[in-house]
Amino acid sequence: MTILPELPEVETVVQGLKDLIKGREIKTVKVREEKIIGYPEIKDEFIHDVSNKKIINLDRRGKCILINLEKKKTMVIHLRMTGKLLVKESKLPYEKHTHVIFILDNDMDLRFNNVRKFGRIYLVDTGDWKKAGGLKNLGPEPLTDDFTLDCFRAQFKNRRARIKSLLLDQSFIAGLGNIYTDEALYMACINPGRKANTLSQKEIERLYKCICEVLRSGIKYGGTTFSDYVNALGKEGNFQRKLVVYQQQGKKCPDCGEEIVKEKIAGRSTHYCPQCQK
DNA sequence: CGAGGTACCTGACAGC
DNA sequence: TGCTGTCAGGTACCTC
Repeated sequence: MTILPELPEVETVVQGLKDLIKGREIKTVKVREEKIIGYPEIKDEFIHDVSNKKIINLDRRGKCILINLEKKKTMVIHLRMTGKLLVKESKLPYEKHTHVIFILDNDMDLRFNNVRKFGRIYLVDTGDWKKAGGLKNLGPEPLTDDFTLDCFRAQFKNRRARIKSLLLDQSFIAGLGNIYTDEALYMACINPGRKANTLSQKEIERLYKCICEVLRSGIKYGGTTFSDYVNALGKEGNFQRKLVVYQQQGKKCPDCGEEIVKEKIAGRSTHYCPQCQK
């Protein structure tokens, strides 16, 4: 079972974890793969600073998971590709790709699993996001009151890149990845190869609404899960059943019947309907 | 600013 | 069967 953690997936993870670990204390930490720790650079410092601290709350910013600890410390976790946070009984054996283990005060672990080792964990003073890769230079947060149409419009100033490329840029807007970018552009009937400065005010407004809608829908369905196994165990999202273009190449567009195509745009695999998306 | 490239990393899958 | 090559993804970093 694989998840590609974009905003709705990370939101689902955070909400699920809240019930399981909020209020618990981290007794100690085992780091089996040092490169996962992005800050502090010295592993022992990380372990020391995280140990014996209570988990005050959990939050999300873009694709980052924020775990607020006592003494104004925050752990920032970016799952990147294939990253998972699992709560398991401490007595259970580690999985092959368990890289960091937070041992809690109730005989349970919070385990960071990551097949590709791309994920990172940072421990910083709360608010000091410069040291947390993935949090610095983060753009506006969709689904918040601050993310107004005017705010989104302002982001287009002096931007001439392809819209696909901009939506993936976390400093342009936080939280979108390849799945929700393709789905939002389809919903808004905008060709992913369009230059941002050719979008009309109406199209920007449509895109704004569609981004919000597709993200809300993603959260509602518990994110997108791709099963590698017929009988995958564990909690799965359901948004994959709602995908219209992402990895649907060769299928017919539900709107016009034209074939959904897949091609590289801005260096990324991109799925769209050539008929509907102008 | 934008585009294109590389690197990171592993597993799945296609083709021979 | 077993090898080799390609692809997937997010981000950082590089050059032009």
